[in-house]
Amino acid sequence: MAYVEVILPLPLKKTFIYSVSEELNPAIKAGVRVLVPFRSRKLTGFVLKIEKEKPKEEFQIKPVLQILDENPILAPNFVDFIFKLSQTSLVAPGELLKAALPPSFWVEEKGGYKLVQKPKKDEIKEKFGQKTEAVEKVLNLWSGKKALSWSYLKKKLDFRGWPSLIQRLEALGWIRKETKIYFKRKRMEVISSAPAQLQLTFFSERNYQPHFDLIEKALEKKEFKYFLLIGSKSRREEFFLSLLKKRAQVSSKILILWPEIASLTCFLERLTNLLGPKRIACLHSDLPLRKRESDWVRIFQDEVDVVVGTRSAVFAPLPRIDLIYIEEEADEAYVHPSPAYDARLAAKLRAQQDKAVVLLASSAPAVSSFFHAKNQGLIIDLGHSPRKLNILVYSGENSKILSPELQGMIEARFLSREPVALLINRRGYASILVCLRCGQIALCPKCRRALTFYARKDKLVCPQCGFKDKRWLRCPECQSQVISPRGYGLEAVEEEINRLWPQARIRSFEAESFRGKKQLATFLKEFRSGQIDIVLGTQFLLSHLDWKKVSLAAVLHPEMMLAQPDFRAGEKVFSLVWRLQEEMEKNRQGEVIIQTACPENYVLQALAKADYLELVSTELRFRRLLNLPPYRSLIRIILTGRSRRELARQARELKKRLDEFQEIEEILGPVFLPTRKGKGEIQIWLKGKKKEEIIHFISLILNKMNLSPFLEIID
DNA sequence: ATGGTGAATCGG
DNA sequence: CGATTCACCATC
Repeated sequence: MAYVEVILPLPLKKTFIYSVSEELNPAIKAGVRVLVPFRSRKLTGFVLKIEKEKPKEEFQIKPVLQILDENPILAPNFVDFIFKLSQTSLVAPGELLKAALPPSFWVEEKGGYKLVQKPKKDEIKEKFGQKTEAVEKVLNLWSGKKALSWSYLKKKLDFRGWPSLIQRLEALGWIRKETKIYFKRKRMEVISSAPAQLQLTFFSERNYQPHFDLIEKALEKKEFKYFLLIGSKSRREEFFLSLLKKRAQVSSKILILWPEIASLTCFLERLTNLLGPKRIACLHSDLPLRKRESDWVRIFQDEVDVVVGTRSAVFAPLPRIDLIYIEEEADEAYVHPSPAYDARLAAKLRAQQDKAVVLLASSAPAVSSFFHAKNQGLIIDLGHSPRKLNILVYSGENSKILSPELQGMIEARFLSREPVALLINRRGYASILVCLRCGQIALCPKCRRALTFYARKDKLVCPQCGFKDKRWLRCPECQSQVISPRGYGLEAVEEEINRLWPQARIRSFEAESFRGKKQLATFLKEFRSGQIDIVLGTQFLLSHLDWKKVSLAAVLHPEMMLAQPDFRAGEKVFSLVWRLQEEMEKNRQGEVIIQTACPENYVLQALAKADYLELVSTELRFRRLLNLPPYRSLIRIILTGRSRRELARQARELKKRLDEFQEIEEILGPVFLPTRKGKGEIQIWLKGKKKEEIIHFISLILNKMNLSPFLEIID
């Protein structure tokens, strides 16, 4: 008898041992999927190891029910990677594995019963006699064609001996047990290959050779190394595509991560034009399941050299990796919330294991990335910085949002039918509703944050927890009816523009206002064909709008973003405006304006001078003074649970234990977090130099305390 | 995760 | 006082 160690898609650190029957024995291999009994369920697991000996520990060993793959689906180095990542992210390996593979790979046997044919009353009477009524009632549970699960039946049929009744009904052939069909590896779908365009007409004469040499040297040496690639989006793309073309000739295995799907699709198009579709695969969650599966299989079977995808593509089953490219490395979209892993850290880990080269690419990299790369001499600068921009100083006289100058500029564009875009990073109508008599502010009862007023929905919404309330008609405190909105948002700008230019065709644009992709596509089409004069939006606009058409882009009061309690607010605003400038450069007449009340702010100053290095040096000075990243690592721990009381107890206990570790320099919290739905969340921040050691220590404590919180690492 | 277990809490 | 809810625990 053989035994196998199996990993299951559960939030457990443990693996499980199953026995393999003589019959299945010849087909068992490490890395194949197996169907195993687990308590009352059946789960898909992966075979990690095959053991000849029966384990010494005393527990009942159940048999593998079925082997789902002929050949391994996981390579040993991939499994290593998953376990390493589990160690650094404190997410159970099974959960990571679950996130790593197409969902259809994980099929649980769901015991569902379908009604084959509803028997006539006489038939029932014939078999069941006086029990006819009761049996009929049971059969009536099947109203449609849907299968009813075992647990559903259990809930509904709360009388003794119901399982035997079900069995009898099944034996009579009136109902039938139907289980899901497991995914079987299909042969790859044939992709119609368009002729590859090999000319790169857009390539400039710029000499990138020294940079290529640097990267290629590392590639040839087969050593882990990372570079920070700084340059405008178009230069980076030009650079990377020509690097790709060189590497394609030697079949380098390349993984490309992109922050979001919209721009990924554009890039993929150009990539396909360059290399042809045959050796390229794409992985992201918006793809149809079939495509996801087939591309996964193509990658696994080594039919592909280049994989492009969003954050979850770090799990692409490439047999080996030579180069990983991470586009716009500072983008927050690389953080996967649940399971909580950071695709950038994961990519570095994977690269370390495969001795691959990582290219972190960005227009304006995160300050920490710059710092680390600079210290190690790993910066590749493609040169170029945007044109300078204009800063309009305005602090909102006459309660008008747009300054007279900006109004004039918009007016001029409007008259000549040139589109204008306005960016404002605050949604709703007003950020505060205040009673002018007693000064009372509408606050969220749960998290005590000021409620945002949405005029269109006529509602107050908490920006933090999503709490909704009716708008105030009277002040709840003094009954006054003089209630005034303060701090404008997108809706208020829209209103003002409507008032100023009633005939203008205006569209307002925030991530949540586009439910489906269709609406967004229609909007973009309208915009492209010149049917829109003024676009308003949050930063969501940046990666979606066709900026070539825009003749004036104004960022309204970025100090609102800078005031946010996030030490990275500065670099985020900088990167947003910087990238906007880059986009706008495609249009020679394009102009970028910042309207602000704080022109002296260091971020806006750096932008005014078009000086990224100035931003970095100022920011680094602040970080140094406050001991923030990159000088220290921050670790955020979030505990969740139902009872706040219990949570608080755990958090205090956790803090006490963390206090004992010297490497942890500071502990902030615990504090309760406002949450969307009733569940409590509590947060603790840690600060320290030695990230790895601290995480290791945390994991030991968490094991002891039997907790598995979310972990976020910022460095 | 999830379902079973025994303690803790609820209502007439 | 039984019924119901809930933390706790193991899962091979």
